[in-house]
Amino acid sequence: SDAFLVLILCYSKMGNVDMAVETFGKMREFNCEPDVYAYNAILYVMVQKQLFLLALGVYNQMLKFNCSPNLATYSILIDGLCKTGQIEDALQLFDEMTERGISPNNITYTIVLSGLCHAKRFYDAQSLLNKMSSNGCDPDTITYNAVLAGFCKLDRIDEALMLLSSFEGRGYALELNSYSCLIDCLFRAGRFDEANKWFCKLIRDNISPDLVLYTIMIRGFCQAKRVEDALKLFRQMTDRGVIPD
RNA sequence: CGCCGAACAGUGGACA
Repeated sequence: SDAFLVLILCYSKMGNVDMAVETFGKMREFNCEPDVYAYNAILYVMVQKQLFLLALGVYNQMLKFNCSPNLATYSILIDGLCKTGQIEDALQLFDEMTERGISPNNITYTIVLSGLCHAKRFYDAQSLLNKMSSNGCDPDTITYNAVLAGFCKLDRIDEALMLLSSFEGRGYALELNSYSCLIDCLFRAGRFDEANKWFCKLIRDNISPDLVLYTIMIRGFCQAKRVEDALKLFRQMTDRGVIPD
C-alpha cells in the first residue's frame, strides 16, 4: 500500500495523470484499499490538471468507501475550486469541512485567502484574515506573501502596508518577490517616492535587487518622467552585474 | 493487534 502511494506520488510530481490513475486503479486488484493518502495523491494530480469533475467523483467514492477525508483532502479540493474561479463552491466546501469537525490550519486559510484575493473580494479576505487570528491560527510567511500580493493587486496598498508592519512586528522579513510586487504597485498608484523609499530600504538591508526589480524601478521612474533616476539605476544595475535583457 | 513517528495540501514579482 505504501509502495502504491509512492508510485502515485511520483506520477503526480511528473504530472502524469494517466499513470497515476492507472496505478490507483491497480490498488484494488492487489487487494489494497486506498487510504486517505492515496486518495489525496490522486486528487492532487486531478486538481492540478484541472480535472475537477473527476476529482469530485473520487471524493464521493472516498466517502462511499468510508475513507474519511482529512484536512489535506479538503485543502486540495478547495484549492482546485479557487484556482478555477469557483470561489463560492470553495467557501461552501470550507464550511462543509468545518461542519465535519475538521478545523482549518494555516494552509487551508492561505488557500482560501488567496482565492478571495483573486476573486477580488477584498473585504471577505480581510475578515477571514481576522477570523484566522481569532481562531488561534497565526499567519505565517506564506500567508503574508499571499495576502500582501493580493491586496497590492487590488490596489489596497495602504492595507497592504499596514499588514506589512504587523508582519515585520512579528519578526518576519519579506522576500525579494514580495518587495518587487509592492514597489510595482506603488509606482502604478503614482506613489513614486514611497516606491523609491522601499527600494532604498532593500539596499540597506543588503538584499540584492534582480533583473525584475530593476525593470520595475526603471519603468516606474520613466513613467514619473524621472529619466535621470532611471539611468542612474540602469548603471547601478550593470555595475552590480545584473545583465539587462 | 495497539501506540509513536514518517509520507499527501498553501503564496510568489515587471514585460511577455
